[in-house]
Amino acid sequence: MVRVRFAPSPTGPLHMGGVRTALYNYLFAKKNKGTFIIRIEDTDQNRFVEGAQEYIMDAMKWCGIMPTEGPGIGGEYGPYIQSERQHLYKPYALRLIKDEKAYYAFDTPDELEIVREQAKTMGMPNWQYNGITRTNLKNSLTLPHDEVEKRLANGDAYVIRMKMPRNTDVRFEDKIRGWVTVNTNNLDDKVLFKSDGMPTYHLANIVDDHLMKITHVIRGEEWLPSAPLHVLLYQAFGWEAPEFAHLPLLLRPDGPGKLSKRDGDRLGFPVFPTNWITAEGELYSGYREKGYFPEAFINMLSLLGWNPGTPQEIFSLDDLVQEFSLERVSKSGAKFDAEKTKWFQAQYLRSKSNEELAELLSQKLIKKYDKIILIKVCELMKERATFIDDIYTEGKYLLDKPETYDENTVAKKWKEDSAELMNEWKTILLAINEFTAENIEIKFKEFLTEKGLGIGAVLPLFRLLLTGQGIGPSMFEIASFIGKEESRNRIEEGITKLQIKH
RNA sequence: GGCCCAUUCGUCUACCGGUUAGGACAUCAGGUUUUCAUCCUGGAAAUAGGAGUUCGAUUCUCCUAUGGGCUACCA
Repeated sequence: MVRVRFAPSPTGPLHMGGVRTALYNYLFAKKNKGTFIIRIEDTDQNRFVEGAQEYIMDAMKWCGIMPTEGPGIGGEYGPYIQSERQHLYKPYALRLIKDEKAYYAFDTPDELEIVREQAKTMGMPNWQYNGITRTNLKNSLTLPHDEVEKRLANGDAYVIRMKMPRNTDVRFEDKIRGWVTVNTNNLDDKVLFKSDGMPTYHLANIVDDHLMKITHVIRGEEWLPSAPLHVLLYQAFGWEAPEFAHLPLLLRPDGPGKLSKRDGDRLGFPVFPTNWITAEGELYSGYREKGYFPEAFINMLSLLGWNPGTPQEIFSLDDLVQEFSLERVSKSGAKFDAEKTKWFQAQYLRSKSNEELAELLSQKLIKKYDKIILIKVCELMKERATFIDDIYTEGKYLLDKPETYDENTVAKKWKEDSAELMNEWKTILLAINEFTAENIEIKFKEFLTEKGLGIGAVLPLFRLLLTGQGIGPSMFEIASFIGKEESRNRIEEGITKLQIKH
């Protein structure tokens, strides 16, 4: 039975890299008929951000990748928030001490800072608390037994550190990267239990993954360096380790480095699934609010680091569940491409029915329009739109008469005799009984022949009067859609306004 | 600096020893369109460098370079 977890810490909003990690966990779970769990890793009380947890849940809900176990959802292995499980970690740390796999350390952060500084001035930039240096520091391995007891009884501050074995190769097989080997001489005596009574990520993570019967750990590559420590911890507890899969990172589209929360608005695209407003009132924009469909966002994200091995690019969430496999996740980091995201969005917009789009458009408009009208507007505009908003902003003349007339088109097309020409056309237009696009087109062509004029000399004028624009969908469709009366009004009003300008 | 991971068109990627190195986005050209968008056709565009292994390397190994991650009582 596959059980995977997404384990964010509530230190802020979840950015797209995190969403992708959640997505891959979700896909892997569903693909294998397993369970997808969310666990909140809030062991760092200093970095807790109000509202972050709610944001994470809300964002996942929007993306359609909700877990089936987690805070507020339920499940047999709760609680799913680490701060609510606080009491259960210490016994495990103590057990490690008893088995001589860990020890008490009494050095204060300030003392260690001094040691680090000294090491640095001596040309060692990378001082570690490890098998060698620990012999000169204050811990239960160096201090006399009774002093350790005294300090503990005294309530002195202490941490519990991993007693990293010397010169041992730790090997594990990553599902994505293959075998990874690290020698323990490069690893330090990581703190497992902090002086504030909280476990560190490493301890809490291993204990919870074990207790929650996690079978596969799918997480970002930034965890790869600490995976050997985790493997060692499983060994120390005598537990079977889960499978590991370390996902490639999402990189900045421009320069070097991994995607960070400030990149988005600086480069003109969101890095967050939904809007996030900081306590200071600063806004980080999200895909949802920018008008992206969650399907488009998820589709784009799914292909950033994974591919199906076929040319198919459009995937529903269900398709992804069918096709997904960790074996096809790539090893190298992916630069995110905002243009392609827009392309996905446009594809999904077009794939929706006019009725569906009209409903969405209707929700966005303050002024209410008849649904039948909005459906037609969507039909005329959706091929040229990327977002729902575009349908309105680029086609609002379909709903209301133009307020202004495009300067360029006026300058280029509106001539001395244009008013007269359009008046003649108006007379013909108003004489049409059945005001269909086909009939208007027939009459228009006849008019051109009669006047001996090309289509390019006349139709732009007609478009200008009816829409105020120089570009847009079929003029005959537009005229038919707004109707004879409205066409008459717009032509008359337009001529008046443009003549004044001229 | 140390450790780990990675490296195919501008970007995302396919290829799991033998291909004219394929696709998508973007880009350019042509066609369609009153126009713009869509759509159609076509073009340009890549195996980081060097050694090996092999009859044969994009593919396997090593070195170098580059990029990235980690290096906290943060996750």
